[in-house]
Parts: sequence; C-alpha cells; structure tokens
Amino acid sequence: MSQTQTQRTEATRHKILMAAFAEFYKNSFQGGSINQIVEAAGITKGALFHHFAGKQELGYAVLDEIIGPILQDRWLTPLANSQDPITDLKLAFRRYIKADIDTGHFNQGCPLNNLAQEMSPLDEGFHQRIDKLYDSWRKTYAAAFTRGIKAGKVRKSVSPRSVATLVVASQMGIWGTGKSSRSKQLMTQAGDAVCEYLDNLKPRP
Amino acid sequence: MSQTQTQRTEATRHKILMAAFAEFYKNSFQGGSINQIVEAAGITKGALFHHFAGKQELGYAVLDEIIGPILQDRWLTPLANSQDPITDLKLAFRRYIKADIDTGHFNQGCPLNNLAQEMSPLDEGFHQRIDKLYDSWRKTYAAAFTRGIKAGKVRKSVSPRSVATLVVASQMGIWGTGKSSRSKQLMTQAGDAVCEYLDNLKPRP
DNA sequence: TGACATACATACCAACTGGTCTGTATCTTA
DNA sequence: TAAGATACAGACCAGTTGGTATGTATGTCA
Repeated sequence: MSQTQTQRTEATRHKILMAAFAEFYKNSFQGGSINQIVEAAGITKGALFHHFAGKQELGYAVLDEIIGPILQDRWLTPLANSQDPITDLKLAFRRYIKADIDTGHFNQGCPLNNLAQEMSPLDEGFHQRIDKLYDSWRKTYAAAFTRGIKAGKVRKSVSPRSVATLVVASQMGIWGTGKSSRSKQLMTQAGDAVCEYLDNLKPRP
Repeated sequence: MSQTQTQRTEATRHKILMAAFAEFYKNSFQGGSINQIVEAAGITKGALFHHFAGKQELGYAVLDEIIGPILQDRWLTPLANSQDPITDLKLAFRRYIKADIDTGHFNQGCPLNNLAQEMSPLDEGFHQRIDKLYDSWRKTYAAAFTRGIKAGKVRKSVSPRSVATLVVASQMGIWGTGKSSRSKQLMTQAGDAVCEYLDNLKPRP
C-alpha cells in the first residue's frame, strides 16, 4: 500500500496549501508568515518554494484550490437548481450560522471576505480571482430568484440581481459582525433579520 | 500670530494621527509602515514615539480620535433624533454612497470596518474599541426605529434591534462589496436594494 | 537668570520578513 | 544501468520591521 511518487508530491503540496489557508485565515495574508506555514506544514522552505513561486502565488492557489471549492460547496451547489430560493436560502443561512457558531469559526469571519477586504485593493491577481468568485455567487442567487419568480415562489416585483447583490452583501456583513463583535447572539440576530427580509419577498396573498 | 507651544505640539500630534489614519486606511494596520507614516507626516520617529507609545497605541488613537468622530458625524448624529428613520436612513445611504463613489474612496472600503475585520480577532484593545463603536451605531439605529414606530412611520411588527443589526451589517457588506469589486454599479445596486428593504418596513396601508 | 521639562531629531539595533542558492536523495525514463 | 529530471532540505541573505538610546534645542517657571 505504498503511495506513488505523484501521490506523495501531491500530498506535500496539499499540506502546504492547508497550512497556508489556516495561517492566512488566522493572521491575514500580509500578517501571515511563510516561516509559520513551513513549520505548521512540517516541511521546509525548499519544499514550499519548489511548489509555489512566492507568497503571492501561494495566496492565489489558496483562493483557487481551497476557498473556491468551499464557496461552491456551501452556497452555490445548494442553490444551483433551487426553484424556491427563499426556503433554500433560509435553510442555508440557519445551517451555516449555527455551524460556524458551534465550531467557533464565526469569530474569524469568512475566509473569502477576509482576503477580499485585505487584498482586493492592493493586488490585481487577488482582485480578479475574488471578484470572479463573488460574481458567480451573485449570479447563482440571481438565477435562483429568477426561477423562484417563475415558479410563483417569489414576488414578481423583486429584481433578482439587486436582491442577490444585497443578500451576498448581507452575508459579508453578518459574518463580519460575528468576527468583529465575537457575539453569537448578534450573529444569530442578524441571521434572523435576513430570514425575515427574505420572507417578505414572497408573493403577497 | 505665532502659535503657542501647546498649539505646535498638538499640531504635530495631529499630523501624525492623520498620516497614520491615511496609511492604515490604504495599507491596513499590519501592512502599514511606521516609517511610511513618519515620512508622510514630515516628522521623525522621535516625534512619533514621543507622542505614542507604539504602533498599537497609535492605532487605538486613530480609532478614538479620528474614526470615532467620523462615525458620529456621518451616521449617528443624523439619526440621533429622527422620528422617521426610514426616510433619514435612505437619505444618508444615498448621500454617502454617492460621496464615496465621487471621491473614489468606495474602493478602499469603510475605515472602521477595515480595522474591525483585520484587528478585532487579533487584539483585545482593538476589539473593545471597535465593538463599542459598532454597539453605539446599532443602538442609535434601534432607538430611531423605536421612535419611528411610535410616530407611525414604521410598521409595528418590526423588531428595532434586529433590523438595526441587519442594517449595520448591510452597510458593512455594501462598502465591502464596493471595495472588493471596485464596481460603482454594484455598490449603488446594493444601496438601492437596501432602500427598497427599508421601504418595506413602512406601515402597510 | 538658572534649573528643569518638554519636544523633538538621529543614529542605531535585534528580530524577522520573503526569497535564493546549493546540495542531495529519489524517482523516471531511455 | 546510466542520465537526467523531480522533490525536496537547509544554510544563507538583503531588506524592512517596530522600537530604543542618546543628544539637543527650546520652551516654562521659580
């Protein structure tokens, strides 16, 4: 059951990526230390710089290979074919707010938003990648609202794009509130308010 | 018309604070450089460390003496005695979204939120100061909504605290969206959506 | 006017930063 | 099996970081 060389190589690369993700999540990108990543991953600088051209490229890879898939998994796939986005969004909100409170992650915020706020204005590569992710996020929600309208689950007067933009922005804000206040109560309160907002988008009887 | 010593002293202190605010706003707190601040302020390290015990204390002072008053001025005072928070909030949103788009500040985000996202989880002094500011922010909105309900301008069924929490969170998200996307359109779109949300809080006829 | 404090200026420092360079063991492939 | 490529290891480096120690000019006040 010994692994092949390619498997071992991929394993160290993955170790580095995971350690980098954790370090950047905890100490931000600029504040995060390469030495710390090396140590946490249990490898050496030689390995790190063999796999990634520099800190910048490592950051890009974390976005592409770790954060992107998480976003997909958490928020895009569940809404991808939804005919009733209000119900499904409320479900996802409740679920992941609870999850992040239980794990304690809520006071570290959203990994994507963290990088976005820190690096988007400073680095073009970050900006492009992050913008792309947020764009697909908004588009997924907007498409779901469009289907919801067609299915009679969402009021016709709502603008899918505007609402999608606001809902995504609200998520940034809710997770940001959790991070800066460290208050579970505030975070759930904000979550409840969003759910109420969403309910108000249903067709009036 | 020569100034007194106290005036000159206060002037250099203020120069340092302004330069620090600009530097932290542009490059974040951890990313911001003391040397850069010294240079931008046109003073020396001796002066800086004479007035502030360290980078940390300088950051605290920026929060207390620069960012706090800006928050007060922009968002708290205008709502302090409002009997019609929906109208007044919509006004403020439209006004300052436009202002930050015109000045180009919109792609640097909100100074308070920037520091909050970066430093709240890392430093207790930052956390406390920031939390206090956000708390007064939410409380001001909540009180305005309470008065709005009494004045018949806001539907009775809304929870002032929940809505206030969400509105503040939305602001974090809207300015965050502007910063990470650099898109004026997205920012105004999100602003419009918030205004619609607020309108839906009016009493139904 | 003399003593002392305040308000800086400047040279300096240890610690750490991201990054490079060279050496080498291991695997692949002709 | 020889030759080359791959995948690291680890010492090393220049630059920058926040911070300090010392010196000095200028103000204040008894």
